[in-house]
Amino acid sequence: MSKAEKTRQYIVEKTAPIFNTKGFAGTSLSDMTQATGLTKGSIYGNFANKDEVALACFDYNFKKVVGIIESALERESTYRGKLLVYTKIYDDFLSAPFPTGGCPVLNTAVESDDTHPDLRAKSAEAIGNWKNRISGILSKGIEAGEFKPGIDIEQTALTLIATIEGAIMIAKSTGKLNYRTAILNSIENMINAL
Amino acid sequence: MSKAEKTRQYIVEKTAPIFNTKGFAGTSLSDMTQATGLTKGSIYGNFANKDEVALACFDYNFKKVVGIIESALERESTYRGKLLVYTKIYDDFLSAPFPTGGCPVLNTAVESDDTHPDLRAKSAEAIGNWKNRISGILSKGIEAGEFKPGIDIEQTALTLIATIEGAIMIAKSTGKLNYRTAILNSIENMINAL
DNA sequence: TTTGAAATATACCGATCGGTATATTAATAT
DNA sequence: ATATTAATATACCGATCGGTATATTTCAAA
Repeated sequence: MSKAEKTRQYIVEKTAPIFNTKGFAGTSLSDMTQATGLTKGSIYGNFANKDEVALACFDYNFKKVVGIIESALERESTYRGKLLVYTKIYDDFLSAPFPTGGCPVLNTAVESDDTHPDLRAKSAEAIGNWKNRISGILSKGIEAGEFKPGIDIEQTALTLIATIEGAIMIAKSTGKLNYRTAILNSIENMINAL
Repeated sequence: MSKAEKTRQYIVEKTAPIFNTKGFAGTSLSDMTQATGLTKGSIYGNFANKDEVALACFDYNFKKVVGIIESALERESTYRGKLLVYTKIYDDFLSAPFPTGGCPVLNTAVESDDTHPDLRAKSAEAIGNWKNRISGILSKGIEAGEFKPGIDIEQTALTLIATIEGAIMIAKSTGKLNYRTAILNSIENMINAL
């Protein structure tokens, strides 16, 4: 890894939490220089513009979430157990090494949908990947006889994601953790009924 | 209504769609002067600052949503029908007189949670009101014998809201309307199982 | 019709915005 | 050790930011 690559990585690590809390429009170059201790010249020697940093930061934040989920999925032997991982992880995403600012998919999707095509594409792709990951677990679970065969796989996957993200939104806005617990409890019931 | 009150109203009407699409940080004073045709002096003669306009705009946008929902609720005679109103309305919130930019609760909650306490409080209050409205329908529905008595009212209300908002987020980010339809279909199933 | 107040526009403020050309420093290969 | 290149810092750009003091216009009451 060259010096420049290290610096790129360093910039992303330091600014990713800022983009994830303040959003793209809310994050300024001076936020970035302050967080990194670098100058604008240095940052713009490694990135073309603010957009490019933000895109790299989304990848970084999303990868972090995926990493947490994947390692938890590996620990589960049953497909039902794997599905329940999602509720467990989001149930205490304060404590875990979760990206500062909450779920980057939610944050980025909501800010970018009408304003930033490149970021929107990134979040849309993330949602698609997530959906496919859950769909895979569902279809394998049906094959294995864990779930009922009549399930609409894609619909179930999308509903799980929607409810989880909605739970995060509600909990972060109201500050009521028991709201999140309640919703995640509903999701658990839904998974157990599959 | 005095001249100033009319102007206040006019400013809110013209800028509310902008705040709801670009967000608070993404909306500039020049966006506001451009949309209204008024000058900064005129706007700041009626509002103390940008924050005050944004707060008034949230109220305006939220009231718009509430108005649509309430008038649809009145048309339903059964409590189950009333619950299904929520899925119906959000199923075509493109066509309806829905606020430009999508659901203001979602947009505002996600942007403001870590950045703008006053806006966060507004969105949190809106979520609370919404939850109570659904809870009321649920408890009356139980009383009337439409729903099973064992239901966890608050949990169900919160889950409905979370899933609807998640559906909007997913649909707006991916651009796939069938995703929204699929999720709303799940919600309908959930309501019909109550 | 005149007058005072209310509402709006003009013209400006310092600060910060995102971005860049150029100078300087640090690392690398010879 | 030196030359070359890569990486970072300095100093600056015009534009726009949110905001305001003051002038002008519009309105309503006498």
